[in-house]
Amino acid sequence: MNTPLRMTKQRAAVAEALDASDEFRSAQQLHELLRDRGDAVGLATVYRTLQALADGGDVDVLRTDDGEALYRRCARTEHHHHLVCRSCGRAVEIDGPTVEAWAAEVGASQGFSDIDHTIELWGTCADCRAL
Amino acid sequence: MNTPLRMTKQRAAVAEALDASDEFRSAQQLHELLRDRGDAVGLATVYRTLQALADGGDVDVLRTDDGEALYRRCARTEHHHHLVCRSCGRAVEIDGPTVEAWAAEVGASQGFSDIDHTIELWGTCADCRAL
DNA sequence: ACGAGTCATGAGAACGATTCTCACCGTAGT
DNA sequence: ACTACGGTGAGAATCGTTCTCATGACTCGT
Repeated sequence: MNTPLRMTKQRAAVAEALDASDEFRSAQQLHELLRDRGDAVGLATVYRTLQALADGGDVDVLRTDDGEALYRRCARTEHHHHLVCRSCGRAVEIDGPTVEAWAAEVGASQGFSDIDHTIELWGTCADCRAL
Repeated sequence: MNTPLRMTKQRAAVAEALDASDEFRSAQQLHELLRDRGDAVGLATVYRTLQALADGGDVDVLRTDDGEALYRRCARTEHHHHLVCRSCGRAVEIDGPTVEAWAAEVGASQGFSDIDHTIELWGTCADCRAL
């Protein structure tokens, strides 16, 4: 009985917009996208919904170099990383068992606990390179 | 003959404050630190200096989960990663040849170019755990 | 040492992303 | 339907960071 979480038109719209794209999108992009599409949703609501989804582990969040948050609904809910296109946001889900082990090991060997890691790969996808 | 870059009192103070700590610090923290220490430096100057140092590869920059930028002068200038304490900012420099290779390989295999990676480990250091 | 031209500084305004406030609306359960 | 309570949106408020611009500090040629 944590947070009830009602299903509203707005939340559905945000979730749908998220599902519709394979790319990482910022809250503002999603907001515009919804507005253009006709399903206007308040910016604050977009943020709230994204935060709720992120807290529930239903969307993945990452930050660009300049600190903006990007969201994406991923196929798998298990832990994984991404290879993201710097220009279009397209992402490929990746997992690196080796890396996971390495991270945990390094952390422990330095006396740190509650080890967590941030591993994202950035690049330019084939389509964007063609431009 | 790129940017002249004059050595001023302020820039020296920022560099010194940076050298004085082994931990990752935010621009605001450094600004306060300098103020308390008596070497008052404008916040804008702190930001400008940090940016210049970062551009020159003289300091490492990373972002917290909430998007704030943290700076640290590292012992080595070659590419490396960090194991950072979530609560005090203390950092241990790390390199993972395996990981580097893995990242490049994965990127290429997906048809992405100009691959770059973000790999940081977060944890709680022994001292902070004791609190 | 003098002056001109240039880069640096700092206070405060401006910004962009995100969060908060609060009065009003919609959903879910009975 | 009725009610109780979460949800919503417009706009204000925050926060980190960058920009503006008038003033100050270097440097170099003379």
